[in-house]
Amino acid sequence: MKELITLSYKCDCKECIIRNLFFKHLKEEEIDTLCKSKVEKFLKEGQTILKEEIHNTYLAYLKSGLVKYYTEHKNGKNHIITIVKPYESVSLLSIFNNTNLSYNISALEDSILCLIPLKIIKEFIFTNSEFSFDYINSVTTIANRIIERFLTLNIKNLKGRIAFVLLEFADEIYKSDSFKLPITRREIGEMIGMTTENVIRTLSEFHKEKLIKITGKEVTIIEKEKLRKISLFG
Amino acid sequence: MKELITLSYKCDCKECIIRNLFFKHLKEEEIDTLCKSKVEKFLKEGQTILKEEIHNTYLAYLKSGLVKYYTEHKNGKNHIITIVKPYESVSLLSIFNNTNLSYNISALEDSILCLIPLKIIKEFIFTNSEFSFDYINSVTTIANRIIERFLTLNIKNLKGRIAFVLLEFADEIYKSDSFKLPITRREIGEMIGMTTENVIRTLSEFHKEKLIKITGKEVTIIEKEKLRKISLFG
DNA sequence: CGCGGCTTTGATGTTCATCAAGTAAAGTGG
DNA sequence: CCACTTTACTTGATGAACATCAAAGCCGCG
Repeated sequence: MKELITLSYKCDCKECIIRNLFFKHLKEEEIDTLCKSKVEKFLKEGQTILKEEIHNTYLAYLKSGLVKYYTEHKNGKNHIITIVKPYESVSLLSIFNNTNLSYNISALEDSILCLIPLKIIKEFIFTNSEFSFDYINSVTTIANRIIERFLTLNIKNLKGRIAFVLLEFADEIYKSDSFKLPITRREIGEMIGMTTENVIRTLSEFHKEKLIKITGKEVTIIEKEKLRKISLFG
Repeated sequence: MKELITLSYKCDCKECIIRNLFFKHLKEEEIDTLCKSKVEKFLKEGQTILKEEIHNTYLAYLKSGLVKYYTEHKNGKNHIITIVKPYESVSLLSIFNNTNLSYNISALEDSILCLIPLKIIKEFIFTNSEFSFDYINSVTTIANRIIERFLTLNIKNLKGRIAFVLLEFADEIYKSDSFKLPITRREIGEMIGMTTENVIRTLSEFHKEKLIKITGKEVTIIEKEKLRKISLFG
């Protein structure tokens, strides 16, 4: 019995990692190395990891749940950079270099983070060129997406921003036009640079105009095409 | 005589590249390869290269001069992402992956771009792991800087933004508190998300308050510490 | 039950974009 | 080199968009 369990043991990274972009070219033995050195960290909803705790030590990776990746400013105003879904990296950008801003991670649902020692990543970069290439592609893609998002948001008015973020939730995070908001109204504001009050006002307007149905955190998008137009031209 | 010239020929990349971050670990023969396959492109002040012209073919690199890296929106509004100094990369972020936004390059002074075929870069990534590592560091550093800049600007008011951009010119581009603006007032607006009129108004205010001296494009920063405070808290 | 955080609505004020109109500077063609 | 056109710069007036302030209801939690 005991032996059976031992025999049936296999590294779960093999399954997990397949789904990922930049680990696809790791060899069997490399995945074993990865698997042995990785640390899984369970985060309860609401729990936060300050950047310093993992910075310069681990590459953080979301295995399950949902987390936000955000900065804190001295004046108490936060800015949510992105909401991270499973199988996405949380700390790609700041790896291997210091930055002044602290990017923190906070769980929006119970989540499991996979922490991979940077030492191992660095090793792979030096020994597996296909990995390096995949890694570079991932980094540039993520960076581009974040920058594009900033540029896009910057030219939108409040209605456009709310429409934009609703479509983000529907199309990118939940793949459904009905979903439960994982964040507060204030946090929506922190995602798109507007005040809590105006987030609420705009959501209410959309509700009254029957573009969406929103009660508490439950959202249903009704007039998706109109919303898309508002997002695009607003 | 002729032979002498031939003998004294050496690849100028060897000198040029030393100064650079992510080419420092290329071997002699790799630099030769690089040198032979690179293309230099002269850009006259005001001349523009549309993204499509180099996208997916070259890594662009500024050898001398000054260029802006910007996006065009349908509504005619542009957004300057960054001003690029010599020995900085112009197209790092979009390399190896497609993006919808078109990032164009336009010369603010007569400039020389060094275009390196992506094929070569890719080759180096696959054959020189130290290069890969340096490259990853560069990409993440650049991405971080751009993102930090967006976050920083977003929470500033108009005065804070103008102060910020003036300090950028002084400290990062010209390394001097006296300089000639390489761009128009409209373009300053495109760098920090404000209208031409308000750029002018704010610059005039700073002039009246004797924080700076500005006549035409000539700028001298007088009260640097005050400007810093405005940038920080504005 | 009461406290704190979230949500909501209305009233008020500020910041900033827009509009207008004129001057200066720079490029263009005869 | 001068008239002509265009682009850049400047200032003031107006209005819209948005933040801020205030007050109250709601909900979950110790």
